[in-house]
Amino acid sequence: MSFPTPTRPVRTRFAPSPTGSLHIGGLRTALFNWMFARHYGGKFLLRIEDTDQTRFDPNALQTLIEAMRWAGLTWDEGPEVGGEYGPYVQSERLALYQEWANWLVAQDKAYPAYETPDELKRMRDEQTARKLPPGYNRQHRTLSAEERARFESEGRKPVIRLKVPLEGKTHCEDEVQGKVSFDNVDLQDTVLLKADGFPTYHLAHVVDDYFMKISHVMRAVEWLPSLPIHWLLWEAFGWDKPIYMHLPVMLNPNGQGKMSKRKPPVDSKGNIIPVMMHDYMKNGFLPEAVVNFLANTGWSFGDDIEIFDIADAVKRFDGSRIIAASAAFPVDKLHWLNGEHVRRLAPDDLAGRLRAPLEAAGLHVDETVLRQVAPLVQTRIKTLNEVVGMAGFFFKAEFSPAPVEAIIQKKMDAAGTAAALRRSHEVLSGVDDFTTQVLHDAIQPLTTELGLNNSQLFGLLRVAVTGQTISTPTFETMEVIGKAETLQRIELAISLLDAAGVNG
RNA sequence: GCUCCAUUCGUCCAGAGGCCCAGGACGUAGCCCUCUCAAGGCUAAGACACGGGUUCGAAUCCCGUAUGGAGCACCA
Repeated sequence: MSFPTPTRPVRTRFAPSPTGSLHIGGLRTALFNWMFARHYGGKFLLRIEDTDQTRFDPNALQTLIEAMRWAGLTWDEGPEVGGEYGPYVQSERLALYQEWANWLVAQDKAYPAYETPDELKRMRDEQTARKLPPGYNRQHRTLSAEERARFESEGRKPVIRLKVPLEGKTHCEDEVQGKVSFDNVDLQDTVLLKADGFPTYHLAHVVDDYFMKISHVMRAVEWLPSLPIHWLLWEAFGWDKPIYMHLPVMLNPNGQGKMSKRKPPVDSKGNIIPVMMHDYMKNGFLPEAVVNFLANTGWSFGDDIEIFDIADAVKRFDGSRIIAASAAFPVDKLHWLNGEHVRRLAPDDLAGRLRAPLEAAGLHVDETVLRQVAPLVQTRIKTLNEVVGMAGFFFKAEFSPAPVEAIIQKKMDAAGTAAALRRSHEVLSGVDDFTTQVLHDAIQPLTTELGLNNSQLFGLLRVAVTGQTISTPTFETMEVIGKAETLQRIELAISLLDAAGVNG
């Protein structure tokens, strides 16, 4: 399916409401808009939809900006960067919405309604009790001038509602979903301007998209049911519509319901899957992996290629091949992709990214050691944070030995293990060039002498030296920690084994 | 309940009437490699929801059914 070539300058926007950190689904919406604008050499804007005073969160904007920047989604117009169509925060544009709401009333396309929220709730309760579809009964649509005056004199503040046609159909176009039609009878006289003078989303986004010259609106499919209202609004204003593209939702990994932070999804092992971007950021995911992953659900790169650079994706992201069906969140693939991107990093780059999780775990990170360790963990971690468990011991101020049972390998006992460590100690003491290959060649011959296999000998040395049963490779590790420390740890292990032998 | 949308392996994606007894990836299983854990290599199991059309021919077009999802606020 080919996508219609844009006939005007491409301008897309991401328009979140600042109510907390960014939802991962929100980032996907932002990413699609961003890629689309970049593909066509257009502009990508960030607009803040803060028209709900009851949900105001002063920190949310900063949090949101952090997540966007982390993911590399730079905007050409919006908060902190400005632009010629600002302000880009809706609460700073109230006069505009009021002006156009009043214009609609003057044109008889909208009308004031004076019910209180309580009255409306009662109306709905009654309707549901009588098994009728809930909705506004339009009783103020035809108010006379004196009825209005009476309500006003009671001190009631009206909302402004759209005057939806009572019959006929509204046919809408969507570049992802195709043609969608709605019977006007099923539509509501939706509120455009609230009693507090703030616009609802419906009014605000149409006005803003018009004045900000938005060419393509990509948003979550949650909005599809209100598309006819928006369509009618554009027509009431007599403005040219942008092209709408409704993106599928990301469902829980089990496919049941959309991802929500209030009901956190769990993976097959019962672990909670984060929904908010800040959790991904602090859990050791790479931005390039997250962005790759997000571009890969709801859209695909093509040519059976799954691992790609976002710049290459931009070249292909022309608006076609966006999936219309909602999809379960493929978490396992995210982990795999993160591992793939970790492996693609230059070792020093990886080292730099490993510092934060290590320090967050309370470790003191030496730069030289870090650079030596990075290549050793590169194929062994999927998320950055896993470095702590795998190689945290390199940075511990004090060595904590493993329990003796862990040092003793399969089919061995304490005495035999201690003997093997003594011989190894002897041999290692004579090695001056403490490097991986030399160490390996010095120790390897001991297997025949001691009647052990590589797994047993190298294994007991590993546990003695690292204090862990799962670790970076034995000889590489010895090289990094150095001769003195290696010998000292072996001595410690021997004494622990001896003590255990005496007591046991 | 009503409205709208969707429906290819467990999951994410290929597939725009013959190239498909359906391809890739994740995951799963087995083997190889191997000092642990990984990584890597090889192999395997695994899907066109169902029923009607249209057509010489349908995963692909149309209509129903079923299932899933989204929405039905002075929230976005």
